[in-house]
Amino acid sequence: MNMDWALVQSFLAVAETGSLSAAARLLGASQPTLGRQVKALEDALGVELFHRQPKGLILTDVGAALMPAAQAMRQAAGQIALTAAGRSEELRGVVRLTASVFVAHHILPPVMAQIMDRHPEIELELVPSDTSENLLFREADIALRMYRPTQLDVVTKHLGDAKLGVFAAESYLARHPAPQTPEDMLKHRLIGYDRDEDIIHGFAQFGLTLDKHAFAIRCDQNTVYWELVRAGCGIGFGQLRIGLHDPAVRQVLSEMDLPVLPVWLTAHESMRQTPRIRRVWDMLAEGMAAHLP
Amino acid sequence: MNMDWALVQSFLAVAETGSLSAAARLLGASQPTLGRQVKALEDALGVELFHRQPKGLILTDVGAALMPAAQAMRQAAGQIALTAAGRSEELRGVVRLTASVFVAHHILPPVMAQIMDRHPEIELELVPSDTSENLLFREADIALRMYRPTQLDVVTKHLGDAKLGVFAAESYLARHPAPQTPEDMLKHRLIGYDRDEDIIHGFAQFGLTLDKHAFAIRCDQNTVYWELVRAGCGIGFGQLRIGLHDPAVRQVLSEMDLPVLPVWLTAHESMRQTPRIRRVWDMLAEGMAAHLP
DNA sequence: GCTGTGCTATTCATAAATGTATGGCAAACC
DNA sequence: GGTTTGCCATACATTTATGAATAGCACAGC
Repeated sequence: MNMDWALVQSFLAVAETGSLSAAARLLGASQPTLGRQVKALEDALGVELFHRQPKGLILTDVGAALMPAAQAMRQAAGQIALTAAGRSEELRGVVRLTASVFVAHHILPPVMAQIMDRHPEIELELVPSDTSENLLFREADIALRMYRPTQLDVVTKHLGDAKLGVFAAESYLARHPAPQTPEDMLKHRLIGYDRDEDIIHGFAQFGLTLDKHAFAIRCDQNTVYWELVRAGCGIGFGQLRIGLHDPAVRQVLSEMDLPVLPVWLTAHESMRQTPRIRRVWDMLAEGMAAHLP
Repeated sequence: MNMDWALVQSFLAVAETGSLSAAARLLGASQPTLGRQVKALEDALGVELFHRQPKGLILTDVGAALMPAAQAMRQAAGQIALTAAGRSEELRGVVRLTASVFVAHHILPPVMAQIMDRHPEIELELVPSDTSENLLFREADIALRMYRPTQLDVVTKHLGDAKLGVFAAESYLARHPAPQTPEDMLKHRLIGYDRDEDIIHGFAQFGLTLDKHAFAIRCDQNTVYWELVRAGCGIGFGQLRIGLHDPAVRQVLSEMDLPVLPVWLTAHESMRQTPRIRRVWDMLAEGMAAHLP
């Protein structure tokens, strides 16, 4: 009884996405192929795994009962990939790096260029993402994050803390006198976050209570948030280093004591000693040092 | 990173058999295919999994490091097959039965015929084997054994005990007076086992000490053992019911109190409620009842 | 030493798997 | 109601994987 394990891989993708088309996109195959593979597995096992509907496929009870074992196979497959990659002695190969969209946009490109210049044999993949990537499945090899990592089985390095600052565009300040105290800010158009409450908590530390409606404009996506500041929508917060290097904005309330953002590097422990990962890790640490005071 | 899981299946077969040819036979594929699949996995992972030699393939350190995870995948795949099969409502399908070579030869054929007559939609596979088959990987669905099962996660049924008897061929007894006491046997040609010590232990219970050199001829394979008895090589032991129905032999020392062989049916608990397994199980119990007093 | 056996590696023909294109259905949107 | 979008199912052409055959090597047995 030698069921083809690759069919389980397809089954799992369809079960989790709920459609042949989405699973095909995920696996880099085509929709008819996924349909055929699922059917082949159903034939091999002699059971119906999905109810087929116009909007996709729904797991049957039997299909659902197979999920834990299918997920266990994926876990083990991930372990194989990780173990092999961790034992590779080659400098040549892919390194996949994840960081927030903001960091990937504003900070990493020159660091990437440095790595590429020095190591053309390393293929870099940069994954801007504001959600965590799972290092076990090699969704990323190295994560650069502004919070302390929580995933198990990882090695971490605290690179330092990024300072924040209050900024407004020169175009905005040409029409509004710069605020001189934290309270002054309340008379200005504030740029804030929608669901994220970090700024609200920051004001609370200065004895100022406000809710998100105090913000004249709100955006949780950090790169767009910074463009709103640069465009003169109002007063906003950003990384000190970036703001000081941006000719479109000026820091205000520079003596205001703001929280800092910790900067951490993370890699799966199996991978940490892989030569190319180690090289990229070291150069990231070096490149970020220039960015952190 | 979507490594093809089927390649791991091939890797595992090659690692455990030590050769492409043997793995190909095991998986029902061809040797060049296995060679290519192993190479494809090596290319995908970027590591060398085997040292290739004229006599086969030897795992590298990296290859060996992947074994636990590969075995975990097989365990999970087995669970999938088992869970699906256990949920199948079809009476139609394969049922795989294992029993010792002796039982498969002398006892089961008429029972098989009965099952086939009554259930032509069930495909029977009979696996004569003196070693245990693993029910988890569906090497067998039902085991009929003359010892109490030890595998976990199985359901068992004790069908009864098979009595033993002492027998000699009519052709042998035509030339040698039948023994009247257990001690008389020592003056006869005894047919015994080579490595198996059951008969030696049986004699010890009658206060008679002997070793395997007391046997004029020794054979551990039970069907051949019985043919030696039938051919007149000497005095031997066998199942009472079979001996009494065999015109070529006669029971001697019928009042001798011999051990019995317990007869057990075993199936994996996941499979036990599958309709066709349940049917075959019931008919086996019924068919064996006619054989056990 | 020769033959037979068992192994891996390679080539070529064949079979199987896959992708592209299309049709039909259902739901959402204008 | 008509159009668009997204889905699965199917047919046909293309690509990929596989098996049969062969060569070369190492080892064991006669």
